[in-house]
Amino acid sequence: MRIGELARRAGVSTRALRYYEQQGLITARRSANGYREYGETDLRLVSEIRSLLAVGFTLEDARPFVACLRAGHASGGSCPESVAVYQRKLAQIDDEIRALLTRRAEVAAQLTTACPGCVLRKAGKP
Amino acid sequence: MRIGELARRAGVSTRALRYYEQQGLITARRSANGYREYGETDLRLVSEIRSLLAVGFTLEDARPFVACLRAGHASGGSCPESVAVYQRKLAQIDDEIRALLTRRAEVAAQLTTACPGCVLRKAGKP
DNA sequence: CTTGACCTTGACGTTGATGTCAAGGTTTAT
DNA sequence: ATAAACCTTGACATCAACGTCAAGGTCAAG
Repeated sequence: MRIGELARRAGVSTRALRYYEQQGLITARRSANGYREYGETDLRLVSEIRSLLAVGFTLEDARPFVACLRAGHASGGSCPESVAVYQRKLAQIDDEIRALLTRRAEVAAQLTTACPGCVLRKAGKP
Repeated sequence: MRIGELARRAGVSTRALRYYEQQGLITARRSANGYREYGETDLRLVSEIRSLLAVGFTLEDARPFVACLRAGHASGGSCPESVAVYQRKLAQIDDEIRALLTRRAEVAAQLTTACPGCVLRKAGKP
């Protein structure tokens, strides 16, 4: 399939696909006329990339997952490098959550000072 | 005082001060030689900006706070527009926290699938 | 008079993942 | 033969808050 079809099937833009290729995440055979040719495997690679991006991973983070898939594994996350990225990402998310909770408390405190009774309910506590 | 002294006292770069001016957040009188001249009030404005930036506000968010201070109020947060920004920011932080918690769960679930027993403790639960 | 510490404006670089044009080649259908 | 719908590479634009030069003016001390 050519780039337009892959883009439609994967739900991404052709621009994004060329960018992924430029970043070395995917590759493409070329037809005689220079058009990129993709297979079903590429669709899985792109899908993996998109689902990782969707949960806050960067393209750099996605690299080991793609490599893992290309190495023949059924899941992109079943290689040691991918697991390491998972754990690094979890730690990072936890850091961000902590930072946000701290910031929320600070902002709420300032708001309380400026306008007692203005603060709403706390996140995650309905 | 000139820009260098204000920068030192406020703990910011001169570049930042010029940027704030360019964005219309602060203004400066000019000496005969063209140098910017600041007063103590400006120090308070910049301090307000910095403390807001420190908790995740944008310069755009800081605008009503600065206006509030310039209007003569003791606190930048004691004007209705500032309170509105506070509340908008709190809601936004809550959204981000919720999004992060969701993402954390998703990532943890995927990691569990790929590597049972690899997931560490949950954020905020020691 | 010259060094050095100030100050000025202007403009490009940073970061990530694309969007959007530009300017053109290819293929299919009419 | 020509429009329509593909494809190509290249390169600039976006968002925020500055960092970092560049090229030069100002001013006090030695």
